[in-house]
Formats: sequence, structure tokens, C-alpha cells
Amino acid sequence: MSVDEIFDKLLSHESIFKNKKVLSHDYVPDELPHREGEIRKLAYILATALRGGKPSNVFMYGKTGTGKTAVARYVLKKLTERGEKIGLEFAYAYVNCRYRKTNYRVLVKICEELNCGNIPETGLPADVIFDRIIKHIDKKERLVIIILDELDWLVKSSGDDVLYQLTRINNELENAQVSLIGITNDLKFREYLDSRVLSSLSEESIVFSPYNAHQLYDILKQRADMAFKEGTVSDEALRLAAAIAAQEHGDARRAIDLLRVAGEIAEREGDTKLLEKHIIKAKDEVEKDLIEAIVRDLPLQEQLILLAIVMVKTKGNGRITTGLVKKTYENICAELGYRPVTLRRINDILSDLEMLGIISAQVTSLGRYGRTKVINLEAPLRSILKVFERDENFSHVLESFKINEH
DNA sequence: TGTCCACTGGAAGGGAGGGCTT
DNA sequence: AAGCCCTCCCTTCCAGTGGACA
Repeated sequence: MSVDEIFDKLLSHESIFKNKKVLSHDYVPDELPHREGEIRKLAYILATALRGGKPSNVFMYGKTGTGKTAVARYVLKKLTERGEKIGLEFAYAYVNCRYRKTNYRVLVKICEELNCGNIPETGLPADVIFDRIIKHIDKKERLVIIILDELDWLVKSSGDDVLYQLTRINNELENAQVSLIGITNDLKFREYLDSRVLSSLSEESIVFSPYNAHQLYDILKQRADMAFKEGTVSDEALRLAAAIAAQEHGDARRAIDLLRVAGEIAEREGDTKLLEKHIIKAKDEVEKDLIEAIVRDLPLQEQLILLAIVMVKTKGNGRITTGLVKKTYENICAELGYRPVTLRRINDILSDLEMLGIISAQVTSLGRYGRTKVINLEAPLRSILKVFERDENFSHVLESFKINEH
């Protein structure tokens, strides 16, 4: 099909989308089905703010896609609206710590969100930024709510220094007040925190349980009605998407992704209705894209280690151990002319890959034969290989070691 | 029952990339 | 330009360890 034909085909059909934005990650709908309880709880906690008080800090737990972020954004939106009516000002800063794993970067993001002016990604001392934030916040009498999403990533990689500072920020403020909302999907996360931080941060806590298939269906139905033109989405497709997402830990975000991608596929194929087959295709595509993007963006050394794991898995029989990976990795480095990193570093890289969900690893004792990590590849081999095959160097290595999919 | 393997993972620090202030 | 401070990726050093085997 030529490019012109592709365009012609697309234009000859009317789009099935009415408002695609509704299916994007940062869209917050006017109603959040099946989260009424959580919304109410958070509203109670934050309501103090309307009387000029400082709401307690809140900790929200729950797996990904259980509506934590959405609930927070929703309640804050309402709070802001109500505040405006009665002449109270609220400001809030949303920081996703998954992408900002250092204390400094989190502070920079808070600055950005609160419009404290431009701050470079590196260079300034952390306490300077902190002072700047304090000064900026304290200019007016107001409540500032700082939302720290996926907090576990920050604490695991950089400790809880910033959290400690933030929990004590109110001591330094004269006019303004700060409340914190910490969001995490790691339920065991509390163990990593200093007890002072923990007690201050979890004055209140809200637990989010995963959605089941029925609830996911309701959510999808709501979004589909807004996103697609009437009658263009089959009910079976929605139920299938809900069932798939329910299997994957009740992740609503994944369910919505599925719906969006399925819509795009249907459109691409010139279909006028979104059907189950599109959802099935979308499932593969969403998974593939996710893994491929992660693997592609990995730093060089992490890619090399992953390549080694993949090779041990395809070639070898039985378990993948750190020692085995190290040997293979060193061979690859020799082949490509890179200087290999040390064992200690390999260990950290393995932990990184585990955090990303590409592998899982368990420290196992083999008795006489020592103690090692036993590694499992969690991501589909095909997706990883696809990325490597596209790279000239890596595909060369794959070939010279005679690795292929089968 | 103790030994000892093959690691694990904490601590400290370095150096290349950057940017700030003076 | 000097003197700090930041990040990221990495090194060196090292104490600690679960359990098969002698």
C-alpha cells in the first residue's frame, strides 16, 4: 500500500473517535466509578483546608491503575473550584518520582509545578532549591499540596532525605502551609522509611484495592461513551478489554490503553466498529510497545547485560545465574570492544532490570556451590530480540553467537 | 558440624558531564 | 577562572551468608 493509498483509506472512512483525549493518561473524568469511598475519605481529610486549616498528610497505597492518581487529581480539582468561590487559594505540585529518582530532581519538579522560575536539571545545591521553594511558597497565605506519586522509586534509590525535609517544611513557613500526599504501589514500602517521616507522612492513609472485571467494564463503558461515536464500540469488546485488564491486577490504565489502541487499530484497518478482534490485537501491541520502548532506552551497559541474559536463556539449559551472565557479558564486550563493568556494577544493573520488570531475580543458595541470583526473563523474548536485531552491533553479536528465536 | 563457595549488597569515592556564584 | 555543587555511571573494598558437602 502506498502512502497515498494509506491516507486515502483513512480519509474515506469517518473516524470512530469523537474525543480521543478522554483516553489519555492525564485525563480526569467528572466521575470516577467505584472510587466513591476513597474520594469521600480524601475529601474529608482535605476539607479542613476550606476552613483555612492544614489538612493532615495522606498516604495512599494501591497497585498501579487503581485510581490513586485520578482520585487525588479529582478531589484537588474540586477543592480548587470550591476554594475559588470562597476566596481561598490553593496551589498544588504533582511529581511522579518514577521519572525523577533523585532528591534534587524531585525538588526541581516541585519548583517547576509551582512556577518558582526556571531551574537547571543539574548544578545548584539542593538546599538552595529548597530555600527557593520555601520563599516562593511563603509569598502568599495559602495552602500548597504536594503530591508525590510512585514515591517508592525515589526512596529506594535516594533515601528519604527530601521526604524528611518536606515533612518539616511547615516549621519554616510563616504564611503558607504545605500538605503532602504520598502515593505508592509498594505496600511494603513503609519499611524503607525513617520512623519520623513515616509517622508524619501517614497521619492518614487510604488503601486502594484493584478493580475487578465488572468495575473495569463500567470504567471502560464510561470512557468509551465519551471517546467514541455512538454505536461504534461493541459491548463484547469492552467486556473483553475489562477481562484482560482484570487478569493483569485490575489495572484501569491498562484497560484504557487497550481501548485507545484498539480504536486506533480499527481505524487503521478501516473498520467502522471496534470489535473483540481489535482488542486482542491491541493487547499484543500495547505489551510489545511497552517492553520495546523500555529496552530501547536502556543505557548501553544495561542493554549489554540484558543481551547476555537473553543469550544465556536461549543457549543454556536450566538456571540463569549471575556468574553465567557475567561470563557471557564479558564475551559480548570482548566481541564488541567494550570494557566490561565490574561484578558489583552488574549486580546493580540486575536490580535495575528487575525494577523495570524485565527480569525477576531471587537470591538462592546453591550450598557448596555458593550463593547467587537466579534470574528469570519476565518480558517476552521476542520483543527484546526485536530491539536488539535492529541495532547493527547487537544483531551482529546475536548472529555470531547463533541465537535466534527458535 | 563446620567449612567454604560464589556470590550479595553496603559504603565510600572518583571522574566526566553539567551549572551556579563570585 | 576558581570553587562549589549537582547527576550518572562506575570502581574498590569488604563484611556477610544459606546450605551442600566433607
